[in-house]
Amino acid sequence: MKLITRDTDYAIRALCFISKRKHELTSVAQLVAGLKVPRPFLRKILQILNKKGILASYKGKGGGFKLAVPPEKIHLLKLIGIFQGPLKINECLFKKAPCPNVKTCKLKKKIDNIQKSVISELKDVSLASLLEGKVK
Amino acid sequence: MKLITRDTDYAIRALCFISKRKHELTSVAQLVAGLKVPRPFLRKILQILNKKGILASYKGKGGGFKLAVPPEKIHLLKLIGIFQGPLKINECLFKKAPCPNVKTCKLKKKIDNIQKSVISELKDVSLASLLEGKVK
DNA sequence: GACAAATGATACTAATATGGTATCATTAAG
DNA sequence: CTTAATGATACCATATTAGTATCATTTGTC
Repeated sequence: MKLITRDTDYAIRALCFISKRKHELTSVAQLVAGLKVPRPFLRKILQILNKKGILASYKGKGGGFKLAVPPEKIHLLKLIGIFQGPLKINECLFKKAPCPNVKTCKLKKKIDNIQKSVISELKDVSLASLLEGKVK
Repeated sequence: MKLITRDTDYAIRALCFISKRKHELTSVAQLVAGLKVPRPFLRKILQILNKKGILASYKGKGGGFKLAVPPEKIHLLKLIGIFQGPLKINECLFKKAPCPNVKTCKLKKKIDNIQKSVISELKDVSLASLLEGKVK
């Protein structure tokens, strides 16, 4: 089970890298050199982040990317949502109760609880907190 | 993200069904009729549960399955382990830190925390608790 | 013993998700 | 006008998940 897929992971790394360069533009070439991530895949990811308003892009010679919003406002949960869809732990498996005689499916309830606790743990993880080490 | 895959789900349902019939044998035909799950897939799942010592099987005419251990001793975490491998939430994505200058990867630490809390929530979910509704 | 009804074993196939490539278009600096 | 950058998009490869098919073995019943 993957809480975070590779594209989300690469996105996080790229954003960290870009963030550390502050308001300087960062090109794909620089990211590839720094992160050792496949270039075309990374390009796709950056384009998505751009479309979603997390990165701002500048075309043409000397172009590149920079953060479109401050790192405090970039939340992990949001990134997961972008690349993996909204975090759901029970992918529609339990439309019907596992044990037909139990009116409300106990298992679904349990899994919903788990999902809530996962989300609450993730909720306050921002790019800034990852960079500054503010993780309990 | 799926915390529970379909085979685990079917296994849970089948075990509930079998458990409710106490010490009577339950055949695949009865399970298929009761659960509306694809028969060959279910057979495969039952055979695995048998090999893992959770079900006892009886071949030949009039044969079928019954629990090999009491429902209190069948834990969800075990079933997940059987069908999906040991529960891991961060599939080796973070061998290297996402942000090279942070010595110990903060994100990995966070995800490890989440994994611990998921496991602790799952730890006390047994087949018996699902049947009896003992879920907080 | 023959037959029927059950599981055991195992190989195969289909569908989906994930991870990644390739290519051409567009933009802008020099 | 050339070059270096991103934008858009279609495609491909691999792994995982879900499910099927087939034959072998066991056992109760006539």
